[in-house]
Amino acid sequence: MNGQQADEAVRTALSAEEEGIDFALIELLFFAYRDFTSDPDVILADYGFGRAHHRVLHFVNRRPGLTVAELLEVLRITKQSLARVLKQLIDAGHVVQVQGPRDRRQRELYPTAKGRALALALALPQSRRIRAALEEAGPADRAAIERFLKAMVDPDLRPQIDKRPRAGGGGREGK
Amino acid sequence: MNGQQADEAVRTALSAEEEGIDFALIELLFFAYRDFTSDPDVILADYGFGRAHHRVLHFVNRRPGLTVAELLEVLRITKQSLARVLKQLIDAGHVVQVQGPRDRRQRELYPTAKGRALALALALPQSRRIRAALEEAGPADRAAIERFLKAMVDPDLRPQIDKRPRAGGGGREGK
DNA sequence: AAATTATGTCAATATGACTGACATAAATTC
DNA sequence: GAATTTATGTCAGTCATATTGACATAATTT
Repeated sequence: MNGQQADEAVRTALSAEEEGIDFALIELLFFAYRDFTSDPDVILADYGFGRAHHRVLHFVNRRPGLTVAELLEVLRITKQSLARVLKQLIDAGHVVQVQGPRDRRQRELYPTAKGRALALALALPQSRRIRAALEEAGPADRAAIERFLKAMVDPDLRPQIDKRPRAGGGGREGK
Repeated sequence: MNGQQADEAVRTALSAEEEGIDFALIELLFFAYRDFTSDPDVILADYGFGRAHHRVLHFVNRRPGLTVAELLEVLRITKQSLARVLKQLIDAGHVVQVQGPRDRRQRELYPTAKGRALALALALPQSRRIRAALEEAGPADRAAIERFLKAMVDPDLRPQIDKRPRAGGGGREGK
């Protein structure tokens, strides 16, 4: 219930080690991401979906035709974790699977029109938040922010960032 | 297995709506945070702790003396979710509870020396990643990044960001 | 004295993740 | 052509983190 004097010593000793730690940005990243991800939750609840569904749908929409293996790499989860979520998205008609044209073992994933609509609806509030946050920022500021976030990603995983759908290929609707 | 023509139309139609969506920053935030949070996981595993423990320990360390209610507000979780994690941190000797001096119903939370050491060890790789990401950034860039992240937080929750321990008060070691 | 507040706790449940094992079909290698 | 590897799917069990709802206690406020 006391020990004020002894602690002061401990606190001082630790402060030296804490010097180099960038607590400011560590916390800002936490707070920013906390609220950034809170936006779509309300919409997802209407569909009985969670954040896992959001992540899957987002990347299927953004990289139509990506394979299950690619999706697992991007999300950094196991296939067992993906299984239920992906099945629910397929059953609900938001995502379709197509046998790979080159390698018929592969399953290419495509959003349906319904899936695209939901992906868009989920991205909208997040995009609005970003736009508002950049209100006062100039082009140079935006570039700096992008560079920083890109540099925060593991170097060996950075190729994932820019991967986009092969040009010319649209989505696929049905079976 | 086909439907290439029809889809093209759908894709074009949606592209118009997608115009305004800032997918670039949405994905950068996802990738940056994914890898940012992956750093401490290895250390946590040694202690049998998870990310929830990390978050609690971080804020107890950074805001020594904060109450249970304040912690719940910051983490945006329910007290039932906090209960087990907090109990484990207390049992393991990383956090101590002290009856509030003004309001004796409150429980002020403080890190022990052990807790501070662990909080620091967890912050270190994250701080290193941030430093590396800012390698090429100037002071103006850093300021822009901080402004952006701050602006991403819900306006009504922004006061949480700057809340820091009352000056003069150190940690508390034991009973 | 009554109401409210801060915290703790019990019980049940949901979500999202994990490991390990095994099955199938298709591609690759020998 | 047979054997191996690869991509995917699936079953079973488990764990971590979160939820809601209900109730208990002690201390503060009204």
